[in-house]
Parts: sequence; C-alpha cells; structure tokens
Amino acid sequence: MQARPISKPKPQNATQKVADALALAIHEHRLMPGTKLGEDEIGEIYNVSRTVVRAALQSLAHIQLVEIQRNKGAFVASPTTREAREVFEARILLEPRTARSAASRATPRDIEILKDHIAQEHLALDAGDNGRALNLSGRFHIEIARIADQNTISQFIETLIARSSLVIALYWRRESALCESHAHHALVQSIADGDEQNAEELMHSHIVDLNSALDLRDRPVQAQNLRELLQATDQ
Amino acid sequence: MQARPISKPKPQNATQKVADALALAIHEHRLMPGTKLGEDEIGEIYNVSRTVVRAALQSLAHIQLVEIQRNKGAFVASPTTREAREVFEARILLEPRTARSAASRATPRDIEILKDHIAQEHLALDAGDNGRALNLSGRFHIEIARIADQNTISQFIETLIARSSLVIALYWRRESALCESHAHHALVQSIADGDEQNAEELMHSHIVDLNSALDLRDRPVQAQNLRELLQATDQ
DNA sequence: ATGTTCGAAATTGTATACAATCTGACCGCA
DNA sequence: TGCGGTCAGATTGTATACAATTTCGAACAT
Repeated sequence: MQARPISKPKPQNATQKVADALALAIHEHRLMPGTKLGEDEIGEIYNVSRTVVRAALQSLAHIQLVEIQRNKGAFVASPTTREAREVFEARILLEPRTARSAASRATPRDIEILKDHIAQEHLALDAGDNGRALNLSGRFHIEIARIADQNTISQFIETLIARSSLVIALYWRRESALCESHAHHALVQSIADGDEQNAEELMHSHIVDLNSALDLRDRPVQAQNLRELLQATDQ
Repeated sequence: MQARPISKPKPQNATQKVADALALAIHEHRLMPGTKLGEDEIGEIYNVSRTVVRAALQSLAHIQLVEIQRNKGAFVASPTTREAREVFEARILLEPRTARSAASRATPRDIEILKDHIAQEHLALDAGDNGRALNLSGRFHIEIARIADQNTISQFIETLIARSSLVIALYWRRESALCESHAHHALVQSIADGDEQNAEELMHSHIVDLNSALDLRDRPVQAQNLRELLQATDQ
C-alpha cells in the first residue's frame, strides 16, 4: 500500500545539497573565513547552474556562515570579536536551559545517539582529523537541542553553533587543549540520569570554558583583506 | 570628496524591497496564513522577474514567515499550536533578559524613540487600523532589542516577533482586549528609570499576558488545506 | 618611479527560456 | 452516479542569456 518505492532516485533539492556541502566544508575548516566563494567556480564544482549556487549562498548568508556583499560576491564570514562575544553570550543564555529540558525528556535511544557522537568524536581526534572532530562536537550540541524538543530554540542554537565554528577558526588559542570530550561525557551522564539541575550547570560551565579558550582581544585578525576591514561598507 | 551624490537613484536591492513589502503585508494581516504566493503573480505586481521573487520568498521562508513546499509553491506560513507555544516560550526566555539589558543602556534618545512608537501605536488604533497597530507593537519589541545592543539576540527576537504576528492572526481570542499599550508604557518607564529588575519582570509578565490571550487548544485550524494536514510531508 | 585614467575581462544582478512536476477537468466505464 | 485514467494548462525548478558593476592592468602624464 505504500505509495513510494522506499527510496527517491535523486529528485532532491540541488540547492540544499550545495548548501550542505559548503556548510560542511566551512564547519570542518577547509574553507577559512574570508575565502571568496565565486558563483561560477562553485557551480562548476557541483555541476549546477549559478541559479542554485546563488540560492545556496543566500541560504548560508542567512545563518551568517557567509557574507554577501552586493556586486562583490560571497565570502566565508569573518565574525568580529564583538560578534564572537555575542554568539557565546547567546549560547550561554539558550543552551543551559535547553540541556535542562533535554535531561527531563531524553529517552534511552537519545542517550545512545549522544554516546555515539562522543565515540565518533574520539575516533576523529585519534585520526588527527580535527576538522571532523570539531564538526561532530558542534553536532553534539545540536543533538541535545533536538532532544529538548524545542524546534524553535533548536534552530537558533543551530545557527549559533555554525557561527561558533567560524569564531573558533579565527580566535581559538593554540595553547588551550581542544579536548572537550570530558565535558561532553559528563553532560551525557547527567542527562541520562535525568539530573536537570546538573545538566544545566554543566552546560553552562562547558560553554564558559569554550569561551575562555578564545582570544577575543580586539586586533587585526589577519592581513587577509584590508578592504573589508578598512572601507566603511554600507551593506 | 564624498564619492556619491548623497542619494542612490535606485540601484537598490530589488529582492529586499519585495521581501519587505510582503513581510509588511503579512505583519499587517493583509495576507493571512495559508495564502498562496504565486511567483508570477507577485512578479507582475512589483514588476520584477520571478528570479527576484523567488529570492524574496526564500528569504521569508527562512524566517518562517512563508512556507515553501517543493513543486507546490510558497504560502504564508500557518504555525501550528505547538509552534505557537514554542515561539512564546522562546520569547519568554529571550526578551526579559533583553529588556533588562536595554534598561541598563538606554539613552534619552532611545527613550524618545520608544515613546514615539507608543504614540504612533495609539494613533493607528484610534484610526481603526489594527494591522498597522499590531505591526508597530511588534516593532516596539524589536526596538528594545536594538537598544540592548545585542545584534545576535536581536535577530532572533526579530524572527520571533514576525512569527508571533502569524500566531496572533490565527489564535487571537476576540474576547481579550488588544490594548497592550499600557504594558508598553510601563516598560518604557522602567527602562527610562534604568530599573533593570523591573524592566525584566514587566517584560516577562507582558509576554505571559500576550500568550494567555491566545487560544492554543489543539484543533483543526481551518479546513483550508487538508493535504498539508494529512499527508506526511518529508520536506 | 609614482600616480592617474581608461578600458577590457571577469563577476554579479536580473530577465528570459526550457524542463519537470503538479492541478484539475474531461471522459469512459462499471 | 461514482470511480479512475489521461491529457492539457498552469506552476515551479533549473539553466542560459543579457545587463550592470567591479576589478585589474596597461598606457600615459607628472
């Protein structure tokens, strides 16, 4: 009785595929902030027309993964130190509450998924694939938001995680260790226990820790594109 | 030495203009939830090609003012009762804190602007233009977020206000009075006084009041489009 | 050598053309 | 009458074509 033969051949949205591919590359720090994203170039890579590339770029611009300058083109976004601070302030406001909610709702299946995330994260780290590890680390937070079952807030958190990836690319201090997996492990434990208070507090301190591993002193980030930094751009 | 002759003739972004026009119409409840937004139709109205209409619609879809169904088209979004609840929960989470921050930073100029908003709101109400009044009421909240000087959170609040407009269109109880201007007035007072605690509490209760003026019992909203409601759509 | 002007190449913004999909009505048949 | 199938019209998805703007280098003057 099922109308469809289980799998769609590929009548999928091309725009979404391109957007996802670009987002992944950005999250894994293969595309660094400031990189120019030419429409033709991307179109050739994925064998699609500029129409869909433009749609993908606009979609990414909306979550501020890329920045579109009129008549200039799209670039991987370069959050300022101020924006970086704002992103983490917002995370501190949203995520602890969300972790609490997740602790009150998580099913055994959810715990499985979270533990799996952590395991994969370890694997990536051991393999020296820091980009993949970072991406997984972000998706861990997104997964918690999903468990909390608040789609609206989850979406906000998703964009914050995305921007955090850019912030980390720009401002992460080499000195501080990247291994947050311990914090993640403790979080999962408290969620599994249904300990709302503990989950909320752990998430709070986790994000504070992340934030304090950034060097957000105002300074010229890189000498990469003076133009952007110097000329007063009005949209 | 200024390069440009003060005003741009109109090399402005056509997409943004269309998106703004549509958003305004939605906010003012001239376009009701569920309304089909045909690309050709809108293109003819604003004398632009489908290309820019599509971009505008996708932009609005991203803030969930419209809903795009593949191969079907774009419709003014119809938030479910669940989404409505989520929107207000998110507002309760974000806005009181933002009001507190606004109270600590507002300049005399900011207070002027807020009072002006309220005045205009009164005018619109007296003129019987409920749509305009509702829109102004929303922009009042956005203005407070701007004063709080947290762009990231402001943007979230902006989308929440936008969605609230749809929620109100669908679920507002006729019985309850629309006049929230008293609450707004008290808020401005506490912000002007720099009374952070009071501002936070007033904003909290204000949003709770708004929420309680909605009828969010689960029920078929309208008989408008069975298809959407019945068939499991996988994006 | 330094700085300025001009123009061709490249890139983005917008419009149009073509392909794929959906909608809805008409028609035949039980 | 009611049900199902088929086809034309309409609508969206994607590609291409054209217009507007920027970029960058070469020619030229200082």
